[in-house]
Amino acid sequence: MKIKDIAKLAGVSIATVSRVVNDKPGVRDEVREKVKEVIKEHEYKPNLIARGLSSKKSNIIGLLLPKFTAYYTEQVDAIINYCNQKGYRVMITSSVGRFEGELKNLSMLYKSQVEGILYFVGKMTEEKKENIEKINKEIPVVLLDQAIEELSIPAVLPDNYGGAVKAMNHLVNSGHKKIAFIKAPYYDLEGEKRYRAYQDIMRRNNFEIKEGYVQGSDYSIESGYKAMENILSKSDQMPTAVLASNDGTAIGAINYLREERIEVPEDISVMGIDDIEIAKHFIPKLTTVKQDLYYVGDEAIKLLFDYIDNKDLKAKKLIVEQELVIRDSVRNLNDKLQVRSNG
Amino acid sequence: MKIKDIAKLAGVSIATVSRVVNDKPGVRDEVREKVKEVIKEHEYKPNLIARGLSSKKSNIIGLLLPKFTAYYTEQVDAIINYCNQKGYRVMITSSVGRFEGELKNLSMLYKSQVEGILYFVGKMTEEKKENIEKINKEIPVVLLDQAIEELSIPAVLPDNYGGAVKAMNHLVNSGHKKIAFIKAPYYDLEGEKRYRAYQDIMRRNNFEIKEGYVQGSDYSIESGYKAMENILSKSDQMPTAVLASNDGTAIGAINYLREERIEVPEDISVMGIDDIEIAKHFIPKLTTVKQDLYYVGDEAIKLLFDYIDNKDLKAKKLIVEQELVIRDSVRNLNDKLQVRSNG
DNA sequence: GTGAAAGCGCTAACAA
DNA sequence: TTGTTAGCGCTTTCAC
Repeated sequence: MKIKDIAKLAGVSIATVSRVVNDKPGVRDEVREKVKEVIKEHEYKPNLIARGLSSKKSNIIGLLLPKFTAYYTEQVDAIINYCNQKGYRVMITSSVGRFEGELKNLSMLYKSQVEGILYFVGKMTEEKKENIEKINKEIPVVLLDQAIEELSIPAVLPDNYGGAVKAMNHLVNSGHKKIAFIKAPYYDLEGEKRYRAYQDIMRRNNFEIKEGYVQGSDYSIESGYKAMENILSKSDQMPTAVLASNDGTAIGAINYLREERIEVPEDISVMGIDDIEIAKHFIPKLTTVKQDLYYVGDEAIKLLFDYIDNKDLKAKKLIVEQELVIRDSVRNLNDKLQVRSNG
Repeated sequence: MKIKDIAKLAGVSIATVSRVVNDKPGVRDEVREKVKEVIKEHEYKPNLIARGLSSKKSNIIGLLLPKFTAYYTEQVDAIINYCNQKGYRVMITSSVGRFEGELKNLSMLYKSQVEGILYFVGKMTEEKKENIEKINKEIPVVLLDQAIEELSIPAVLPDNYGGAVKAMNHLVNSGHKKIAFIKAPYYDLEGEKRYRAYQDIMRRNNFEIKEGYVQGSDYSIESGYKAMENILSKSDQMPTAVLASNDGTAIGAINYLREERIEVPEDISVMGIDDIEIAKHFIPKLTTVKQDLYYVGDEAIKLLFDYIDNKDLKAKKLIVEQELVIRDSVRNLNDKLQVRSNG
């Protein structure tokens, strides 16, 4: 069934059918009803490819992921929901972490005539920056995960610096002075912000960052385990608390401590960042800082549509606040002091 | 830049450019090189929408999800990787669990001229069956999560019956007789298979399914917690082991036991199904049965392409085996007996 | 209010 | 080996 068939069956021209299908004015109610009837009876469904070619509007949004992992589900969910509801379709690509793959996928989206691209940056490189700048001249792009400071490209990302500050302050307020830190991978610019927050709060409180207190990770649970091992083996003084760059490494750290019969939070407090689903079910329940990833995705897609509708819009960088979630993995050292003086 | 421009610049016809772009024969090497040069210089990228309309081949695969959750990441990852590598694009939709949403998305994929649909069924209903049968007459469909027994539609799904049998046998071999079960939601036909496996193995061993031993869940961690509470409160005799329908409810059950100061696996053994990422990092490390979800996704997309290439193919239902993963959450009661008799 | 007709950018059959 | 041309199924002027 194509528009021509419907036109013939309804005894009108294809232009009229098109008007009815697209709810456009200029058709007598009587005729409109008749056409609708025929459409319904024959279950006519317009060919969106033809429509796209003719109208020069694809109604498709492109999604570029570095690698498809659980971390993206909420954001992607938000994006798909919003688009589907708006009558837009979403084309999704993932690059398995390879730069050439990413280039190819970007090109694929371009050739698909997507109206806008949501770009989950992952690891930022100079080459990537250039590509993003270039594609943004043709198609509106909104960045996620990482922004490009020097470029005027819209982005929405969590307030990683602010979140880490909140985490650190919670630790400090709980009486911790010897605080270790599990770092994000070097290429994660946003992870660097968390590290800066750690350094800033330590410095501001005149707490010493002792040798061995800062250990790297790749965000995996395993690397958190390893980092905790390093913190303990390479530090002269055992920390009373450790802030991990994400919940996964926090869980890894707790696992290591448990194996070493070091109790959390009695002996060492551990704090994560993200508030992934398991955080509130882990034992001990993980104190962390929450990123509302669904909200991030939602804001990103809205921003993209703003940008599509109004290309001259000044590029906006949206920072989404993080929220402290206090649970059981951080000990309040102040209480302990009180208990002692009372007991 | 469109094909016409390239043709003009290269001094050839658009047909020749098309041949070069599509790597088709019938062009002199010399001319081919010349055209390629011009294409490269001007970064010509063919409009895939136009190509789709003209060739009546969209090169798009549609993905239909009931709701986008972490459970799907590995399968979706496999699908996207395979498609992207094959030069296919994937259009993804999610229905937020609403039936009307699903219908709308199905229609959207149809209108988008996708060449095939990967359908994650989720909750199966009679209405849905009809829709699937109908769309399958127009576009090749491969089902995931659930198959339709009476219909000849290809599907790939994990061997949930066999997996649960493996789990039960492990429990039985470990000396457990009083085994409780946390059920899947009623509408999950695959979950019912796990339940049947539980019943069959209990019966085969002449173990009694005591009152209160079977409790429902909705697969969430919280519902596993609640189910465990019910098992303990509603059973006359405490079980020595419980098999949960997925790892999430197993974790919920363990959390409840922990709060009640019942040790796992010393007092009660808990076993999950799925082997989600956290399973091996949870404390105790979860004994479970592994579903290789990446493999499932990969097989599904391959099957879909087979089906697209050869529509008369007899619909194949592919059952993917599950594998026992023994870790720390199940106690071997036989060992205990030995210790006792020896001690 | 309605229809005829020109394209959208490509592919593919056919002719040369 | 190459070019001409007729569509693909729609939207969108522009007449009427």
